[in-house]
Amino acid sequence: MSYNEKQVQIMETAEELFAMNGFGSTSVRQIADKAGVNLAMISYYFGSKEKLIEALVDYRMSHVRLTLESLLKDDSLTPLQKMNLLVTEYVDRIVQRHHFYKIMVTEHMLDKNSEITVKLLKMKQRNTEVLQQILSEGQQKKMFRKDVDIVMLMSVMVGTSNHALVNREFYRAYHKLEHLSEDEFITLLKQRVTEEIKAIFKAQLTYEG
Amino acid sequence: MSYNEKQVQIMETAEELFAMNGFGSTSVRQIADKAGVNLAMISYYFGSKEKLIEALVDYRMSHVRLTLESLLKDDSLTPLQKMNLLVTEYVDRIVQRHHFYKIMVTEHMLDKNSEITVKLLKMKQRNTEVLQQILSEGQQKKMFRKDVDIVMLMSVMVGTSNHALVNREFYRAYHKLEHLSEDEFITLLKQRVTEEIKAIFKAQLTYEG
DNA sequence: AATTGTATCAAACAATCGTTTAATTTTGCC
DNA sequence: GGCAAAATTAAACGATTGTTTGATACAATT
Repeated sequence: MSYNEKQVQIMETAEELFAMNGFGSTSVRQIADKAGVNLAMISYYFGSKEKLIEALVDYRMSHVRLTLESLLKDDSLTPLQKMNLLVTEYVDRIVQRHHFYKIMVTEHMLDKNSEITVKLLKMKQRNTEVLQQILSEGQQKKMFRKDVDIVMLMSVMVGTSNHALVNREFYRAYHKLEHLSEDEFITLLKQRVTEEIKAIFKAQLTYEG
Repeated sequence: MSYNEKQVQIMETAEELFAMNGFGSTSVRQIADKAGVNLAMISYYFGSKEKLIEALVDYRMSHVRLTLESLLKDDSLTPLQKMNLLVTEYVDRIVQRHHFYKIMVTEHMLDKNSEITVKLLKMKQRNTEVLQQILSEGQQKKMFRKDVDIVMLMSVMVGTSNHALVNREFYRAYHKLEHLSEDEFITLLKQRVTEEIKAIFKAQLTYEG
């Protein structure tokens, strides 16, 4: 699918509103108003509110795939370096696209069998495969342990970074970081979360205990 | 506040529906139908849909406080044992009250300044104080490191366990645990998540590297 | 038995919901 | 410039939303 300028505008406005108010509490009129388009254009382009969020998911997911695949093939990197890169990329991505990932987390929690759940599952499977491949390579080279729960490690990475981002104002207040600009603070938080997860990964993956 | 039988029934029904469909996508008629009460009873008892979810939050939070406070005063436990107990209690709680914690996670992500956000912040502050106190005790006894980011560790605990729970069906399929009953599986998952977080806490808190 | 406050109900309220219609304007093409 | 397709609009659609009303039933108190 490719989207014209107005379609993108609608999707990105919807993304912001869904993230801020929730899908069910956002009306198509709000979206139309904020996006500066006529109400009927949303049905005209997307068919329905449900189809709109599905289109948004497709739109945001389409750019993600390629980055990870190329990472795998780089022979100059050790398995641990690859893992570290993966963590950095992931944290970067959810910070940059925090509205979208908020929506994904919310939708993931609702146990209805929607189109979105299916798309999300597929993405999760792809990501797990990448991680599994790096893990296997590391184990083959005797650099990683044999008894690693890769899905649990994914929960650590995804869960920790999501929560750290949602909890950011609390973090900022606790550590008295109000003097930093929003950008400076986010950069700092991103770095600390990344380092935290890397440290956990290293401790769990390699022999050193 | 104390609630009669019918009020509790309404709140617990609402809890389930909010967790499954989201607050905005749940109508008061759905709640009334599923709870087997007349539609008007919800306004009669709670005033509004918004007040209903606030009452639910109060209802669920009122039982939580005491457990943690008594843990602090127990002198027969080392700081690390206290941390481990805290992790066990937390994971137990969110598994037992997973509907409620789903709602809390969702509400936490919406950045509107609601009553619920305020209540949540207060609970978070109490929890942080307890953790901080255990941490300080451990540092004083030279058993814990000086450079520990306690809010980050909370993000690890809260984020990881939330995500592991939401992601449980994926975990089950990946590890081929379909032969277990639901209860057996949840027990296993709970144990693994608890051990994972304990291991991370130990590695980050104590000297051993 | 009369009275009082609470509980329950079907029905109605106005507002908003997602979506469609039908008419009009704009656009791209010959 | 004429024409067909696409884009845009205001208005309306019926359904559903959260909440209120007013009547009735129940309970406890005097």
